[in-house]
Amino acid sequence: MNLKQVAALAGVSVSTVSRVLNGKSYVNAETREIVMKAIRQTNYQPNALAQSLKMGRSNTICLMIPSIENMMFPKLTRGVEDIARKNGLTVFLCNTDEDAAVEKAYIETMKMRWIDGFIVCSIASDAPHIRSLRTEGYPLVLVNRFEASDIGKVDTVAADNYQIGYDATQYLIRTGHKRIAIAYGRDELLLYRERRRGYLQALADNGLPCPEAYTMRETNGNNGFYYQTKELMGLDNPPDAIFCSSDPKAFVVMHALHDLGLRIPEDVAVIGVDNVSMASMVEPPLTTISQHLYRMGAAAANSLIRQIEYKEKNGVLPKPERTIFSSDLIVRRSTN
Amino acid sequence: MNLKQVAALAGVSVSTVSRVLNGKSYVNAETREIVMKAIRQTNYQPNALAQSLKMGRSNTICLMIPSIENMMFPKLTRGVEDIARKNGLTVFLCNTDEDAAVEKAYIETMKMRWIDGFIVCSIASDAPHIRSLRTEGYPLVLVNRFEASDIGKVDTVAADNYQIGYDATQYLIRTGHKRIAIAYGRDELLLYRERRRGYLQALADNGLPCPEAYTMRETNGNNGFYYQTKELMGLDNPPDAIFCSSDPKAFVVMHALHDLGLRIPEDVAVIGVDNVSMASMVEPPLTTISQHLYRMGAAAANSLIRQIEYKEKNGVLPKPERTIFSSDLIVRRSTN
DNA sequence: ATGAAAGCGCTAACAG
DNA sequence: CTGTTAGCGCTTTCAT
Repeated sequence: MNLKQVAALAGVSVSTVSRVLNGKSYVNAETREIVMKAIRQTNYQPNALAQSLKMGRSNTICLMIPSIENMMFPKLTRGVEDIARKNGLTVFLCNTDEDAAVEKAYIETMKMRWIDGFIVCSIASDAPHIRSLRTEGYPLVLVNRFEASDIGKVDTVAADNYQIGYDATQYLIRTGHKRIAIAYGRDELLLYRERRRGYLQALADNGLPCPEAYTMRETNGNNGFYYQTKELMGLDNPPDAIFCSSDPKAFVVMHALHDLGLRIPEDVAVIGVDNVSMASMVEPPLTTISQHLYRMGAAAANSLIRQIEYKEKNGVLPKPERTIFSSDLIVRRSTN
Repeated sequence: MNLKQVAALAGVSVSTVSRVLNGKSYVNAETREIVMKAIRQTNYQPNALAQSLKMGRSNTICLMIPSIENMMFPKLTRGVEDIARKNGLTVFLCNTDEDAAVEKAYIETMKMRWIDGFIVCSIASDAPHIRSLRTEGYPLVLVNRFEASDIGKVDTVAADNYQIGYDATQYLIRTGHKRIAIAYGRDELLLYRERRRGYLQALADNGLPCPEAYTMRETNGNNGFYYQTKELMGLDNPPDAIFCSSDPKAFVVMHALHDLGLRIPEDVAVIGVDNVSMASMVEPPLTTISQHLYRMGAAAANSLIRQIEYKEKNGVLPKPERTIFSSDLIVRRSTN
């Protein structure tokens, strides 16, 4: 069913049907009625592809993430999608496993589809193909994963990661801990470097030591922390608390602690970051610094939509916007 | 950059460029070289929208699920997407919250985009708008959530849910349990009814009782099981094992058990279904019957692609195919 | 082997 | 207020 057929049925021209459809122009009330009836009768639905081809806008956006299996992303994805849907946009989900080749291939595919914009969580430490998107004129929002140098050049959405690290550590200190270790995420991600910087600063502000052995570094994904935790606790002077730079890391650390027969929080307290849904379900429930993942996704989508609309109106991208979310301490039983 | 410009640069017609691009037709080797050079020079990328409009095929598929936040779906989604990508398809992610209005709206949007096919996990107990998709000519695969009456009428992919319930219960019985309760999922989903049927049959086969009070029914999502578990364990004759019809339910049940001060598995054993990634991380690690979610997603995608290709070649959909996955018992420490 | 031209279905500028 | 028409960028007959 297409415009032409509807027009024929209504006995008018295609432009008239088009006009009543998108109501931009005045149409005689009677004609409008006739056309409406024909539309209803035929159950006509416009062809979005043809519209896009004509309008140069596809009403689709691309959400590019490492993997939806990473516990961070389902909530964020919902935030993006809900806002997108409410604004008449549909979202292509692109899992890249942080593989630059996959990212590039997806970007090409999306460009071919005249994608309206990109929301990207990529490692981004060395990703010119991502950053150049904006200079090529594509609306782009970087979420959580980007470099300091991106700020002001690209729209960004993120938590205050330094503060997160500081608050988590400060809380541990306030509750009486003095030997605080860290399960540190990958060094190439600014967000982890920032969380660690906050941790280090809190330690320094309280005159607490930070022996090198107290820093567990990510190897083999989060599972590596299982063995490192065991080593860590075998130290002569083991920590009495562990700041985990993400909840999934905390789950692995707690798992190792359990297997060592150590009690949480009596023997060692554990705090995470994110407040993923499982955080309240593990035993003991995990104290954590929440990230508002859903809201961050929604903010990213809104930021993208703002760019899309601005570009449509003015032909150029608006000045980059930076959105920072505050985080909350959620106290549960993994700390005392 | 479009065909015309490339053609102009190469000094040939658009049809020639088109021909070298999709290599269906013979082109003089020299001309081909000239054209290729022009393509490389201009960094030409075809417009997929125009192609789709012309070809009546969009190379996009729709994955419609209740919510990506449900722990079942991230893995399944990866399975779908990986296969799709390898076959040149991109996927629209549609979260519906099982809201029929949202489902319908998404379906309309997708049809307008000339979607190539749908993979759907919907409540489907009363969803004519989903089932009619196939009669309207759209390739369709139902995953895990469908009615017995769908089998043979639509492509389906699912686990052997009866067997899952039977195996889980049988394992509990074999390890010495006699009073086995069930955390039963929503009655309107065949998959849960089947798991329960397996549970009931195993009980019957072993002459074990099944008092009504041993059946916890889902209310308020999984959280309702928290309170029900507390009631359940307050019974005069409380169960010594609980079969949870999904891992997330098991997490809630274990949480309640912990809060009651009960030991797992000494006081009560717990078994789940799914083997989601968190199953091995909780304390104690959860014994469960695995579902091969990733493979199920991949199978669904393959099944859909098969339909798309068959339809392209023959103009009609192929006979529906049914894929059933077997499941494995994964023994961990929540049972003894 | 290559080019011209007819659309795929739609929007919008232009005429009337 | 309504109709005609020219594309959006591509594929594919049909000529040559």
